[in-house]
Formats: sequence, C-alpha cells, structure tokens
Amino acid sequence: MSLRHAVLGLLVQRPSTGYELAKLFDRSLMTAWHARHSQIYPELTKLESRGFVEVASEGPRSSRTWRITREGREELRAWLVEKEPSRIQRNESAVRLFFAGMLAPGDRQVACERDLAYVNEQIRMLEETREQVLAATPPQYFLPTIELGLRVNAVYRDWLQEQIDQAEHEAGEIHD
Amino acid sequence: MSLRHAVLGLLVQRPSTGYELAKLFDRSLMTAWHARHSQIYPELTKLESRGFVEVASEGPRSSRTWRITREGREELRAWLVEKEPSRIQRNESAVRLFFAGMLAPGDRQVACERDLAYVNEQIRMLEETREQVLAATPPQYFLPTIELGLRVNAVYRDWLQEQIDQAEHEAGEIHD
DNA sequence: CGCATCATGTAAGCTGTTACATGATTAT
DNA sequence: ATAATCATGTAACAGCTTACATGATGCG
Repeated sequence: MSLRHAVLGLLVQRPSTGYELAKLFDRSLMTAWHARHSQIYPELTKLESRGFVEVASEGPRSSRTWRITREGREELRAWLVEKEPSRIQRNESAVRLFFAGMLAPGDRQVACERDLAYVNEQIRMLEETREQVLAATPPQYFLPTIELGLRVNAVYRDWLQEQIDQAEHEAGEIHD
Repeated sequence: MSLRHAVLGLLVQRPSTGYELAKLFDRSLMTAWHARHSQIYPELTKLESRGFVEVASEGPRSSRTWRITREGREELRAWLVEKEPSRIQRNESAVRLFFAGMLAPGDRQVACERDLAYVNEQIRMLEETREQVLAATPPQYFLPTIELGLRVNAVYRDWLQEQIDQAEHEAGEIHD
C-alpha cells in the first residue's frame, strides 16, 4: 500500500499535521500519488496503532503534529529496499494520449494543446520549486526527483508540440 | 472513469473478447491503466446496457467478441476532446524514487539498479513493438505513443544511472 | 463582523484486488 | 492423459472519492 509509505516518507522530512500532509500530497507528490484528507486522517490512526507514527505535539484547533517512530523508519526502509515494487500505473492523461491518434486532426490538436498548457505549467512549478530547494542548505534529498520531473516534462512538451504540428499539417492536407 | 473509455478505445482498434482485452491491458496499456478480467467482464455488461458496445459474434468456450457501437464512438470522442482530464496519477515506482534520496547510498543503489533493470526491459519491449507496428501497413495510430514511451524511458534510464554513479561515489567517500 | 483558511472527522457509494469457481480447447 | 491456455463469471474485501458535518483561528 503506497499511501501508508508515502505518509511515512513525508513524515521523515518533517513532523506534520494531517492537514499539512494533505497539502504535501497535492504539491510535492502530485505526479506520484494522490490522497485526500478523508483518507489521510484514518491512515494516521492506523499507523499509530501499529507504532509507526506518534503524536509529537498538540496545537490550536485540535491539531496534532505527527512524527515517525524508529519502527516507522524501519518499515519505510524495508518497503523501499526489500519489497518488490508494483509496476501498476494509473494515469488518465496517458490513456488519453494513447487514444489521441484515433481522433480527427482538429480534435487531436485540441486535446494535445490542452495537455501542452498543463505540461508547461508543471515545468514552471518545478522550476520554481527547484530554486527554493537549491536555496536551502543543504539542498533537500528530493532535488534529483525535481530534475527528473523537469526532464520527463520536457520530453512530453516536445512530443506534444510534434503532435500538434503533425495534426496541423494533416488538417491542411484535407483542404488541399 | 478511465476503465470504461480505455475499453472503448481498445475496441475501436479491433473487436475483442473480454479475455483479449485483459491481455491488451497488460501489454499495450500497462503504463497508462491497469485492469483485471474481474473488472473487465462486468464493465462490458454495463457498456452493453448503455448501448456503447454490442456482441459481434459468439465463439467456442462461450466466448463473445464485442464491438463498439456508433454511440460508443461518440462517447469516446466526447471524453477525449470535451471532458476536462483528471491529472491524478498513481505510480508506486514514482513514490519510491521520490523517497530514494533519503536512503543510505548502498540501499539507494540497490533500489535504483532494480528500477534500471525494469526500465531496460521496458525499452526492449517497446523497441520490439515498434518494429511490429512499423511492419504493419499503414502503421497503427499508436506509433507516436511508442516513440513517447521510448523517450520517457530513456530519460529514466539515464537518470537512474546517474543516481547509481552518485550513490557509488558517496559510498566510497564514507570509507575514505 | 464576515471571509478565508486551518483542522479534523465520518458515511455512502464507487473502484479495484484477490480469491474462488467452473469448464472448454489445444498441444504434448 | 495432463498440462497450458482460453474463457467467463462472482464474492469478499480493501482502497478511494464525494459529500456531509463541525468548529477554531486569523485577517481585513
């Protein structure tokens, strides 16, 4: 179960409330795993009952800051190193791209342009995050994954632009 | 719901049995969406009740070959072009890479080498598929997505090799 | 005072996994 | 014969989404 280990991983970075974890899932982890607060709060309770997390402090508005325990770190390490990864992926955008080639050129262009706008926005956000991470001393452990995200998104950007150019070309041919 | 539209998309390619669709999910669509036969058979029944697919023929072993209807094609097109895509992704391997930077160099190297072996195998399979698709006349609509898969996997391969080299270097420093 | 944000939680319903269950056909 | 593959289906359970529900704190 990735949710459990994603929560443990985020708590290694910094003790956090459930609310903060929900924001981190939306920001740092968005392209890897997604989780809502309605899943995160019950998961924290489960992780506590297994001894993997504990309440570090209580704050205003009945907030609780959770921290990972030694057992939690061991569980995370075992998952990362010893457990055979599941290669199953679920990516709606990839399903769309797979079938985009069946569309008429005009429709295909519309679909690819929408994706290109999204990819460019992702690149912008990753560049922004990279600046912040580089400014921290020492740079945080996930700097290489930001670099990876930038490279993968550059591939998507170039490929989408090629598909758009190709679709424009095909649309032109029809009217010749 | 991507499962529904992935089934419709696969049926545009070629009328298929549920069993064949399950194999296609494992092969062509593996990096985009995953589905088991226990989900595919009930989904075909639902799609039939909505008029999006119909039985094209019945064969041996109580097999039924399904084909997409005109209404099904319209539904698929509307989904691809008009519906705002969900950008939610679930990718356990990406979660692992995100947290790999927290591991000790030796552990990180083990994790990255396992992924590199997988990525190299993916590249081998994509190259094989590309040859088959290029041999077909005319080349099938999903040729560009195979090219995209190859480019993305090349990025992963190079990045993983860099992480492995870096981890080896760090491991060396410790013993200096 | 009112709005945005912080903060947590539960319930109903849908989606997806694993396991169970059955049987036909083909190849060795 | 018997093993592998083809072929379909259901049930129990786990995971995830959407909606409901509540209230505190900080800012303008």
